[in-house]
Amino acid sequence: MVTIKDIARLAGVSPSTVSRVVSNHPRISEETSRKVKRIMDEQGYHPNVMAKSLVSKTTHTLGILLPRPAEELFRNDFFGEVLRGIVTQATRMGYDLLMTTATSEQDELGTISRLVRGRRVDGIVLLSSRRDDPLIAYLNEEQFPFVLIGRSESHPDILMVDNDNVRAAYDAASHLIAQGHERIGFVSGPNNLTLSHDRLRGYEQALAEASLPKRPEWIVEGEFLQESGFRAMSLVMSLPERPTALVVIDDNVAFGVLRGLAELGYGVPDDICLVSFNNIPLSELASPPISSVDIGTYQLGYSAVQSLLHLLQGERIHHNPIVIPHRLIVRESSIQQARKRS
Amino acid sequence: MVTIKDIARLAGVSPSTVSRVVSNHPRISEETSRKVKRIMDEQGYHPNVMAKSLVSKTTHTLGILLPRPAEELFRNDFFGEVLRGIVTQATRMGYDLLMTTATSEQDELGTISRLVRGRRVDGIVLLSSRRDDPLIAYLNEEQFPFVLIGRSESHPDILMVDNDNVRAAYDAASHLIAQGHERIGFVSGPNNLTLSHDRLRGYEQALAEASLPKRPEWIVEGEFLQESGFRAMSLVMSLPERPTALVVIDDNVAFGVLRGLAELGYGVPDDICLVSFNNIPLSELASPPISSVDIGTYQLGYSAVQSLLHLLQGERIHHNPIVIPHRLIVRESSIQQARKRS
DNA sequence: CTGAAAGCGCTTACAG
DNA sequence: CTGAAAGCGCTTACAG
Repeated sequence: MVTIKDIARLAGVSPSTVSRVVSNHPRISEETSRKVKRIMDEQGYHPNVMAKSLVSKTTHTLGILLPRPAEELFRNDFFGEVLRGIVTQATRMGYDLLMTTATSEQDELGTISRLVRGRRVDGIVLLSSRRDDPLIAYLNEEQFPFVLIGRSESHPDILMVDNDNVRAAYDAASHLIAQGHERIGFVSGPNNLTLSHDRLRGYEQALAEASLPKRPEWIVEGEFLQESGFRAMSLVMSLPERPTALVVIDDNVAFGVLRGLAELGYGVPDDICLVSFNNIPLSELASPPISSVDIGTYQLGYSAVQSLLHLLQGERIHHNPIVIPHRLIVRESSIQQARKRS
Repeated sequence: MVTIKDIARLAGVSPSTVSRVVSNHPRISEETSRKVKRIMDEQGYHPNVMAKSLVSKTTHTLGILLPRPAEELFRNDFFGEVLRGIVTQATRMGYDLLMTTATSEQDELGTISRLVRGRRVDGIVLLSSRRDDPLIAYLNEEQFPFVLIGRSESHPDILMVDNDNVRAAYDAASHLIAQGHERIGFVSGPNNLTLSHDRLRGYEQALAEASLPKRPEWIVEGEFLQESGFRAMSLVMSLPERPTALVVIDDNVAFGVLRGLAELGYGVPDDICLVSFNNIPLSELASPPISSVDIGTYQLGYSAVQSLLHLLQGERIHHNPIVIPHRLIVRESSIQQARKRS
């Protein structure tokens, strides 16, 4: 391993000078700089990142805690896409990404505090928020820089990047109402997620505004899994009075809903319409193609890193939360007139 | 930030002793150990990871290079699942994961060498292999510990975890042959991937063994995208002589194939049968459900980390490559007798 | 513009 | 069983 001392010796200068060349210090002569750089190239010198971190107290690394599959939060398509946004922007800004996961819920705090107290990372990206999330409380108390992709009710002052999920669900429900539906159900996600709550609220607002009945039995809580959507249908469709349209929390769940309805002999959109969220590529390929709210998943990740880096660089944060725009993509699943028999 | 010196002072011992307590050195008295540990707890002491790395020359971190979306290698479902396997096993063994991505192909070597020369990581997991992959050549030459999820033809001695893709494709094609098909096509992935080649070879072997014609125009190269499958169909199905069955390289591509066939007015499995790879959850929910070869994606990631850690710990590697078993899951898409009209 | 020195927080022979 | 000392590879006031 070639170190700064080797280069110094070979170049006939001091280690300090080599260090200054590496960091483009202004008060270094053209000539010295060129010579040192040539020798670094020849020797294949790369600065030791650990040593640099130790003295600079900065790692140029962001931490990310993987949601645990046990929690069923693992929405593959969402996750892959948001991660792509995160990694892309981090890399572009010269940051690496350190990924860990907790083996259990009790372990989560320990895992994150290893990153924080061990000074492994400069900042942390949190991927989702439960209501009263202990991780948020911890990071906030430690005053450790972090950004939440999502929204925290208990800590409104932390850095957040989120959709306007209330409005997004309001838009989804309103679209169904505009189609003439009066009995609209909601297939939700885990009840302890802020996301589920916000979308439920938007759904309820739209119903209230249109003076439509809100029926508790039409609201089913589940997980971000196809099975959840599937099971929800056997519940909802066995009711004496059934909804004619559904707002579904996630495209994957919507696939399960679709299959559940098919098995029960209901057609979409003929018998029942639906709108879901995320607009994953496959939603366009489902039969029928699913109307879905595009939430700008990649943007969520990208912007989260962007604002976290602003925070780290001590820049003023102008907008908080940062709201990533959503857009309802209407497809066949929610348009009864436009139906095609297959 | 509380350091080892603070603890030493508070406990009335030397920093060396504290260090030994932290690392469970055997020759430390019960009593001293207890006292030091109590004070560490009180003070909330966490060892500085960077400092430890600097002297131990080990990071307890594995590196992973994200495939670039530009290369269209980004098979979301595969990627999420393999990553889950990687992170789970790494975490279980006390390792973190450092993730970077290259912004361009030229940049890849630079990105990986930053990890290697900068001593950021102890080992590297490579996620896919192109034929004559320059990253493999580089890591091999540097003698840096790494594992490839996939197979390298040019470097047969490196550590590899892979499916027997030749056999997997052979099984897929044989299944179709057993159903009585004689005209079988192959919708492949990017031609520069070893994966595509291996599966093509298996497909060809099965045809040859059954003395079936191999028609070049029935073999379409594409990407791991739905669009690829979609476009492949307009090509293949416009031929004067069309295949009656298809082996498709990836479930996502198969979704595109399915849509392409539907738009052209062909039914699956009535007019054309298909089998694909990966067995992602949605393949079961497609209409019709898609027969797919389960390649044990999670296992691939999990085993890759496991053997990389063995390598790092200097253990003898017994089997190389490690072969993760595959299994063909037969569903409606490849069984004409069992068809259901929808 | 450049160098000598101290120090980042830890580990580990060496000596006792 | 424990401590003093040297050192991991780098940075950065301080002095010139």
